[in-house]
Amino acid sequence: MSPLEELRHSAAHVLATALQRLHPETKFDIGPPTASGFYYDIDCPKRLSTEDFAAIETEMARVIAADEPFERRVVGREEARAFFAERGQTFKIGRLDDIPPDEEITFYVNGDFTDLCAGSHVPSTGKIGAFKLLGVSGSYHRGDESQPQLQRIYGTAFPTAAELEAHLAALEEAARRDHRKLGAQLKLFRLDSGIGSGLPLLLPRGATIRAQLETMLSRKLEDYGYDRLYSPHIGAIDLYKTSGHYPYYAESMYQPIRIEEREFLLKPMNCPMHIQAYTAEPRSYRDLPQRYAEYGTVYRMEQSGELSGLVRVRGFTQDDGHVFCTPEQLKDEFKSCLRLVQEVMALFDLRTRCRVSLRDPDNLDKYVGDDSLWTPAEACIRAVVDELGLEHSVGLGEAAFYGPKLDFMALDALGRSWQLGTIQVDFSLPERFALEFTGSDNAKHRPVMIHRAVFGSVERFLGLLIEHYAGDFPLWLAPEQVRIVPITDAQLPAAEALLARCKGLRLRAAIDDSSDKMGAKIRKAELEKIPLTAILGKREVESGSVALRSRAKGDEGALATEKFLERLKSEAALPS
RNA sequence: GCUCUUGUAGCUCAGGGGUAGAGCACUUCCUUGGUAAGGAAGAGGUCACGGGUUCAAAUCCCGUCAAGAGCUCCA
Repeated sequence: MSPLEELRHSAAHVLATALQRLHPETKFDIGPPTASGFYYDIDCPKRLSTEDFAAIETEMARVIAADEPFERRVVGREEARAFFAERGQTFKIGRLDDIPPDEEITFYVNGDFTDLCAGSHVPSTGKIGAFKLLGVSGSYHRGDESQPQLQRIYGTAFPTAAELEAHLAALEEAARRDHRKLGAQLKLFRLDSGIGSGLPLLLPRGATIRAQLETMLSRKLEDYGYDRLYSPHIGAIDLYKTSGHYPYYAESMYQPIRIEEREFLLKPMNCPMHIQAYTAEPRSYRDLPQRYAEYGTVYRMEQSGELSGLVRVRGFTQDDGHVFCTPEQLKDEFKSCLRLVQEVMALFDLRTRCRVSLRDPDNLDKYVGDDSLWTPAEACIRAVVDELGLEHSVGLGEAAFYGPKLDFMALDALGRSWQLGTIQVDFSLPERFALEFTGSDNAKHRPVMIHRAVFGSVERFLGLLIEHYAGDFPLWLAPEQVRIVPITDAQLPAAEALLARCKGLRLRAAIDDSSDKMGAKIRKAELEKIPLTAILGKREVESGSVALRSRAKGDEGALATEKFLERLKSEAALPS
């Protein structure tokens, strides 16, 4: 354990010590350090809330002031069991039983609190420094929904008060980047309860950004040899029975819709539709690979408690694509998908982490297809990852129900990890839909499918981009690129002329013709995070220039109008 | 879905058993100014929704809906 982890783990023990004193009936589960603090899971008859924190923190401060040493004690298994049985600490007995027979069992004791704990700890409670309780929530014992729900108290601790202050300030700063906050402030999108939970409405400014993203990606897809498709939002239920969605994921889908005696599903995924496109004509090996792409909106019945801003919603648009190829082409096609994802992420300077997502070996009934379909799929992903030396983690149980995948993860402002792009190798659905192509031997063969998305969900990607840029979008994405500010009404005609020039170059510009003073107009443009402000006063109009102000650099001084437009045109171009 | 918290004007929030408040934004008028807030007037609310307690509920209680944190889930 690192020194900071030791400190936080020790703080968790101090929290437990305080709770034991204030609420002696408390049953303790576990209290580990985390990436940014610590928590302790407890079962306490009193429902704790943040209002109780002051009392708990006061008691914790007492424990720290007493500078109680942490004493490590090796105990026998039966002795430990008797100790906890006597005190009704049933969770601790369960945890004791988890310890392998050949392993040493240790207690850590400080003052009147004794915990089953492998350590390690700071020498004494006085070494903890600064701490703060941050929140309380429910959590399932052993992370299992069928187990009792405990109360989890979160806190953090640092060696010094200054470090704690800095951490709390960083949390506040992160909250300022929160896409839900910025989304409302900058009028990008709205989650309207009148529409329904998890069904985001992109307002004009957010829609502009999305349109730019899609236009940029569409050009790339052309370069990468994709054909575009548009598929409907609902499809016959049988399609999803064949694909396996209906039996395997019925609970995650909206209820079927009955139309003239036939049942339809709001589509949870686009792949069955793309498969129908593949089967629309007989295929030869000469046609492959066949690459389809679509911005396809899907609907999934997420649990209400899981919804969050744009990053977890019930209706969202995948920049979905499916490659149908021969087994021989698979590896190259996979690499091509990977290159596409990396190329696009680089445009945003977005750092993603890779995860190889495999089946959960303990729950194989969650997946369609047998080993003969999964083994070559996994082999392909591993081969590419190894060959390119791609840094990655492995996620057991994170595979799609039809195949393993390579996922690209990014963190949001609150430090939570979200999946963006994904590349999935699928031998299962071609089997279930009996897909075929005719080989050079004139015999029928089965193609392989790659499911892939670059953004993953356009909405989620937008949400993470808002946080990534803290609302300060680069020029090509900014909903409004130039704010034209005439100093007096006398410059209005010149402002109109400049606006017309901008529109002629397909730049997104607007005039602030309010009766505010220039300072107020500038302030408004700054708060709206408009990248460029073109100020027009008497001097500029007479000399055919604009006074340029950028959000990045502030006042940049006067610039000939022609130069300004030239610069704008090149900086605002879609990246490629 | 579960535990806890929250819901008052477009936004940020104050108030709190006796009938609705501030700042910003908005509208109109005045002001025509040189790099982050000029002035005045006005309009705007079923205090999320539905029940209950009470002479009286925005305020207390219950339920529903929605949002937030975490857990669980995530094709």
